[in-house]
Amino acid sequence: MCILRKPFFFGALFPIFEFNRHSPRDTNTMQQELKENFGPLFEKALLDEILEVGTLKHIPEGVVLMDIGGYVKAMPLLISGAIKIVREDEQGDELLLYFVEKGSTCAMTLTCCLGETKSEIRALTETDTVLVMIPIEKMETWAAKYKSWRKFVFKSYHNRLNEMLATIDSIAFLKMDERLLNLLKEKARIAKDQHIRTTHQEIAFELHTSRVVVSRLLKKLENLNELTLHRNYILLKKK
Amino acid sequence: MCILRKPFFFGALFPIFEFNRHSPRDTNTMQQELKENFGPLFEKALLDEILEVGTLKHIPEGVVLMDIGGYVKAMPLLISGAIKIVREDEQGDELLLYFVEKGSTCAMTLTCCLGETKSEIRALTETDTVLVMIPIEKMETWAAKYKSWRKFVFKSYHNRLNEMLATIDSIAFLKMDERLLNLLKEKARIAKDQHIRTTHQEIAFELHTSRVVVSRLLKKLENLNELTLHRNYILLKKK
DNA sequence: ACTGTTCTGTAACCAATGTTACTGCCAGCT
DNA sequence: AGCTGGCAGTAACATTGGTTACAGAACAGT
Repeated sequence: MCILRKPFFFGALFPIFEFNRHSPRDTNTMQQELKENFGPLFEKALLDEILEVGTLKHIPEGVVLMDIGGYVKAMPLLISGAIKIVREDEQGDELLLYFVEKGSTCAMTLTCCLGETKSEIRALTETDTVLVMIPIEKMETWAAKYKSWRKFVFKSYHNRLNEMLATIDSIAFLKMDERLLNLLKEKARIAKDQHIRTTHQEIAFELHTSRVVVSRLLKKLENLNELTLHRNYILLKKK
Repeated sequence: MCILRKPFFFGALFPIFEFNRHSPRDTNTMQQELKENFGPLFEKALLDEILEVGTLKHIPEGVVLMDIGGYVKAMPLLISGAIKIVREDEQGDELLLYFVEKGSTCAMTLTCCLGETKSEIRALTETDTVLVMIPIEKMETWAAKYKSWRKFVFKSYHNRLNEMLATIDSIAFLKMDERLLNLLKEKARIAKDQHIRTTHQEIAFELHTSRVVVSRLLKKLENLNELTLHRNYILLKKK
């Protein structure tokens, strides 16, 4: 597969891993957002600490937050939007692993934080995203100090493992047309929009197949009245 | 696929999840084994606690320790042997996920312990196995109390995630003949024996393919001088 | 309107894998 | 020896998915 990927916006363009002092306006927003998404999960003291050390970031769609081989210096808590987690092999072949959504975090990042190991995956924003970055030193401190934090971290791992399982099920047990339809449904759900703005090539990368195959199967799904095809977007029918 | 699996020995036959008081002989053995395998990892106080509440179990090959839909009441620490972790879909189609080896534990069990959720996978002994069972209540207690325990648990999750990644890589990026050869090498390594005692059907289940395909590819590998085929076992050549 | 680019549709073909069916072989048993 | 059940080998065929090649449609910029 020698088709070149369209260029990513790399994290370097958006200094998301730097910890600048945030403005009072941001602090207020963050307080509210955090309460909404993580309030029921964390105890008051922990929320305060997060406010203390966390940095609020707004990141547009398509930005690479973490790349394969990179080291991780901060941990994201998702307020809104979604992050796409992608695996790549030596030949540059790609495969979508799963999406991380709000109220959650990336367990891969967790392990990287603890092990100080290199990332095995690429993380990039699927939609516009708001998140709070936490310096990784806090990971272990909070794990000792707060039961709710431990619960959260364990739960994140649990979710990630389950999503990996779902991915394996999908690759191992489903045919390409089923995988394709599932992906489209997932994308529509995440973006809260039945119009899926993407190209066939883009989908082919995510499913690790070829553009021709995707076009072929999409046409079949259109004939089965599951969707309608357009240039640069697909309209998924509600069922 | 309507071929019936050969019957498993179910856990019920071996009451591994019950905590009977162990004999002094077992306690001594356990002390030694634990020190050898987990000594460098855990602090003294934790090792003592493990000795206090853990139960040593010897389990023969082919026993189901945990099945899909079952609840988990104890957590295993592997002293020797190997556990095979298997996924199954609604149609009863199987797929080998990975092996758990000594000095390790099953992260799936971990999540089940914490979440009190049902198991999503089946765990069964690949070889004769010795392990120490820990009541799950200790999980959270120790996570708060011992840094080394937290490290161990996080590391287990990390390993499991990486093994799931490796599995995904294998299914997504490799062809069946490569997957087959990798599986055989893995089996030889785990059993420390180049003689792999299994049937083609058994392998077919693990790779989620058909017996005919396995036979075909094994024949190809034999012609490529990677192995020799025999009834009920395969001799893998050292390379 | 003209041009180059990107995206999509489609045909023809190929390779890998899955399926069905049948055969012979080996081991254990009587 | 003869029978039986499980295992392995193989042919023939079907299906799925991957590859190559090409054409037309949509779009952006000039």
